[in-house]
Amino acid sequence: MLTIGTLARKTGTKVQTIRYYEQIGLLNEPGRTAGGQRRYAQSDLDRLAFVRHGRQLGFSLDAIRDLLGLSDNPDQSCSQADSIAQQQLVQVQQRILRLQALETELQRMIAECEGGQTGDCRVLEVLRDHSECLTDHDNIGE
Amino acid sequence: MLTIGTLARKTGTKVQTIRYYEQIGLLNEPGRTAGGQRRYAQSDLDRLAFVRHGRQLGFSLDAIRDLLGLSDNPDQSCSQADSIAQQQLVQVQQRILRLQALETELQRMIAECEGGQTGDCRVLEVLRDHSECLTDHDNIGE
DNA sequence: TATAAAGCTATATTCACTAGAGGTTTTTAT
DNA sequence: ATAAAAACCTCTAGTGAATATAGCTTTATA
Repeated sequence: MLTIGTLARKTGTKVQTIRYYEQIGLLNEPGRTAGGQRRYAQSDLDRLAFVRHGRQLGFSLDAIRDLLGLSDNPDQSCSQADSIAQQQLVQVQQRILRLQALETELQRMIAECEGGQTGDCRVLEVLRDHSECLTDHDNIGE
Repeated sequence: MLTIGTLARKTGTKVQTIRYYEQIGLLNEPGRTAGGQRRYAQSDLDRLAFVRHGRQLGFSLDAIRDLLGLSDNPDQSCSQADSIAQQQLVQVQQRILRLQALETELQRMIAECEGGQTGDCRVLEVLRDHSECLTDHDNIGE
């Protein structure tokens, strides 16, 4: 029987986070001691490890909830789990593209900044210059 | 004099978001009509555009608050703005690296999944397999 | 047996918005 | 001038995924 602290240590999770997962129904309510403290079995550790691994892969708690359900039903098709992972992959790839575009603009901004007065600061200038960005939203009739 | 809706349209911001920015002190309180509606000047539009552009570049509202302050003090050195942008760049680059590692693992996971029963599903197996991940946090004495 | 460490509940906070209820003002059309 | 529609107002609550705090109780160790 494992205490919540041991579970936390073994999975790299904060104690409060484990209680939070229980609260939102992601983990089963464990048994309690006479004094009311939680005591976990190995299966609880496995389940928490599954959740944490999913989080490390960027899955939302909702997606993890689905994956847990699939994992509990070994007779169902694998294709649902696959499709959840596919969606996650697409999202990750989109995020990478956006961040790379952002990286480029930040680099350009910083490269052009020569450490002078803020009056000439390229960083601030880029932020101030809305000549392009405003017209993205409204270029009709004004 | 611009209404809040016009400001929203011109900057691609939701009306509520503009009111939220005012509430947290990022935008100045604008003038009001006799009936109590907000009316903005061009300078308010410029400031909001600055904020939105900063958000597009991934700056936190706190960072933007600092940048706005620097922008208002043209006598200060540019180096502070530069350093905020540098920090942002580092963060973005770190996020890209993490996401790329994640992308690789997801791709491997999906590639090995052949759409069979969930009992053999590689996606679920990877999530279940904590042989590596547990030892990341606790490999001493248990 | 005393004390320290770990646990407990309950509530609030974070970030950056977003949504909704229920009402008022302004604009537009007739 | 008036009716209707569009836009505005405040206030409150919710999102995701935790994290933090206060004040208390239980368990483990010396």
